[in-house]
Amino acid sequence: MPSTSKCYGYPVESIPFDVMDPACPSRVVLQRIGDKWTPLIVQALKDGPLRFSELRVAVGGITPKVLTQTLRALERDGLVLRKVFAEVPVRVEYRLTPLGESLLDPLNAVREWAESHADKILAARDAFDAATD
Amino acid sequence: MPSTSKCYGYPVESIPFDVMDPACPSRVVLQRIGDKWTPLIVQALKDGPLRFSELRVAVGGITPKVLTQTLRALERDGLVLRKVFAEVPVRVEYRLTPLGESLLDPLNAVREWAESHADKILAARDAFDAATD
DNA sequence: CGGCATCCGATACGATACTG
DNA sequence: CAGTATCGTATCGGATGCCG
Repeated sequence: MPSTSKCYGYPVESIPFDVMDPACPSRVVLQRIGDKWTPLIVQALKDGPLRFSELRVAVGGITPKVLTQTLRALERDGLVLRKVFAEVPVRVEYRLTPLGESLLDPLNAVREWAESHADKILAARDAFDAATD
Repeated sequence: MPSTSKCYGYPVESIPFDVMDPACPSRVVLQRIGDKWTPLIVQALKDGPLRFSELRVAVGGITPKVLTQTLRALERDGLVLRKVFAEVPVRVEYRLTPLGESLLDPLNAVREWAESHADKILAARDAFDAATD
């Protein structure tokens, strides 16, 4: 616990993590949930467990390799639970853990912002590009 | 406006953008605000304009090159306004646009989640790694 | 002070093919 | 069905040095 980091300098009552601190673990957390596929996968699981192939369809455009990679990472971080059913053929279900469900609201806020402001961003981009040719 | 994309198939009243659609522009928006530095820069500007060197300090660990890159991208997308003062030495201020300010709340939700759940994620990670050695 | 130019390494992501 | 293996690319980000 280096005293150089704000993340470890606060009493337990206050928030001990600070994303503005380069050494703070909350930064890596922020980048995990901010990667290309994590938000989409988590939100695809919001209504209950899905199978691997169902996830592939729900999250448009993802390849099996990347889906596996991201699911493994989410499992490792305790956001997703992987359950294998010994049937023939084998069935595998992915569901959100309570921790993963707690991420749903923040993610929804960002997703809704993205969907409702995408047009303005696109317009700003066009205007900027037109002004800098 | 290709009819193959859900993003353009809805009437104006409903949300025309869907992040689950691979062809939807809201995806690129989601990835911009989810990159490594954008959330930190936007939140660093929440209390008012900052100069380039002030931003460098506020956002710990960022290099000048990447700070410039990210600020240009934010400016292009209409989230940040860049203002140059013709003084000696020159002063440059960056401030959030109204569009950028509207991003503050969603981003705060995610940041707070990251800061308040980072310990659980770290613990889950350790447990997972210990179980898979 | 506020950048830009250049080089470079890591890695995230994708395409394709194959397997228990 | 639910992945794995292999390969290739592209983008991101870091280090360093220079400039108006």
